[in-house]
Amino acid sequence: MLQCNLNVHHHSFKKKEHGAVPMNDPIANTAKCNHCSFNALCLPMGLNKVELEQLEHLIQKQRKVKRHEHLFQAGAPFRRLYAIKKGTFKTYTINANGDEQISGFNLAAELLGMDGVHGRKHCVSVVALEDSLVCELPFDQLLTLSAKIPNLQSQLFQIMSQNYTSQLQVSINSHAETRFSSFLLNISRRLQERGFLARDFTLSMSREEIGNYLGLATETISRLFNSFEQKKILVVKCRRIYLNDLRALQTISCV
Amino acid sequence: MLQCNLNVHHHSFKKKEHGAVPMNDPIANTAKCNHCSFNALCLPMGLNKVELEQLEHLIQKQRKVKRHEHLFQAGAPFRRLYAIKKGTFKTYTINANGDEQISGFNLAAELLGMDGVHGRKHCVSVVALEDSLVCELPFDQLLTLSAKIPNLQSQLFQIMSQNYTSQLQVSINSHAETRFSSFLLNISRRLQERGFLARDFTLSMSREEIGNYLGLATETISRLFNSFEQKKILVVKCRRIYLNDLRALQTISCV
DNA sequence: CGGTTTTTTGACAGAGTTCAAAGTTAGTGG
DNA sequence: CCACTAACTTTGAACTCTGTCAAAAAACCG
Repeated sequence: MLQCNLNVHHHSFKKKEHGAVPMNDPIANTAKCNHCSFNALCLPMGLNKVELEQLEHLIQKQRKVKRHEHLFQAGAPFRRLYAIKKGTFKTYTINANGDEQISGFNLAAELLGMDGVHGRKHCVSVVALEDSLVCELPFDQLLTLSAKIPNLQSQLFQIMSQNYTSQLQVSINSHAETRFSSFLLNISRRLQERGFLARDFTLSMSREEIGNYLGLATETISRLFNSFEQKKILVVKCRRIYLNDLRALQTISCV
Repeated sequence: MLQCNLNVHHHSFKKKEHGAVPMNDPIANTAKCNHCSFNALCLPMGLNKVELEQLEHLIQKQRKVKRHEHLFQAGAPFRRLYAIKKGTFKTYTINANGDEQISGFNLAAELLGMDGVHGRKHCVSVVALEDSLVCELPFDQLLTLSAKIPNLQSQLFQIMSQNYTSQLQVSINSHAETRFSSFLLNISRRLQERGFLARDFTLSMSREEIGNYLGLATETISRLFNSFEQKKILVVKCRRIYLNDLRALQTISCV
């Protein structure tokens, strides 16, 4: 019986670092940041208790987003940022031909909505790939607060910059194998940073979505999984992945 | 005799808007923002006189960057942002194979260096494609100041967000013609926003650099220029470009 | 003006796409 | 909880766009 929920592979935090709370369930029922196991990666990082309370006060509510439901769509007015508490999203745009172009996949502890800061309207659409949970952060209030809390301001800039750099730079020049292993390693690294297993995970996106994101045909993705499995680099059962040989992936990815 | 300096095609600002100063030479000799013809696009936008003086105080100096000279290299400590006053840059990284991957071209009035905010080290290299001029902005002081001036803080976020969205999203899925016309239109639009001519410009990057950026071979870029010229979409004489048919480019680019 | 770099052009090859169809998995309602 | 349908994934075969290699032509630079 295969487990298809990412959370299953989550490390329960065993050591306290950056205020991470040890717990079996990484998803707190409350909006309180100090009960959230991602607070070391999210906005609260580096904040003291008083500052944290101010930030928590600002989180109006959490919002559940069902699979295939949109968090927001391109063109919608921009008011808030969203911190992903649980789940996975994809960010995409629709071009003049009506074709979807996926520009990124978004994991827990990442911040969504920054695309709307410029122009006060969202320019991308974001949809949940599985049942998900986000914290809503009113942007204007966040700016006001961050002017008062240097650490928060700094952290906001950090995250914006990270968004810019941490997303996979799909090297448009590279071959299919290179792009594909970069993709796998990128997912693996980001999962690990969030306390999940680096080698053992379940993808929440389809072959078609991976292909769209990497600029390759669905069939090519399928063939790549197959080929990598034959080379003993990984084991794949549909969306369940086990990475055998991270070293090989690194070599192929040219990182 | 072909003029190869972008400035030749610059509109001298004739009407005052957003504080733009009418002048024949867009490049002021001083570091004062209110004499810079790009202040409507740059950090000063929306600031009042007092705030502007505080910002100017922070600009330690301007820096000349000769063609082929680096503004900064990947790995260098991050301390400042750079506002491009004159010239063009390219942003690139070097992968494990030693291959250059160009991730963007940067025009006047754009802000460089944001890549270093996260991690306090630059993760990309930036080199001048022509003799250029930048304003140096110490980042820590900029943050401190922006906590005091809401408009500046807001503008900083705007620009970071814009960096993220305004750069060409080279649709990795699309065909060579599509990528290429998107590239031309992107350059054209950004030049126009800066007061240059939209149809008539001189590229400061080589065919090889365009190809690298778009994920196409140098020869393909050459053939595309040729093919577009035969279709009367544009006129090209080496790096000098005249866009005849923006409509056709838009159609091909799928925007 | 002469050497170097960049751009163009042609011929050929191959990586990845497209199309078609079979095989699997997952979601829904009885 | 099972069955049925829809959605997703895999596989094979043919084709095509774009890359690679080579060499000539043009542009640039001191």
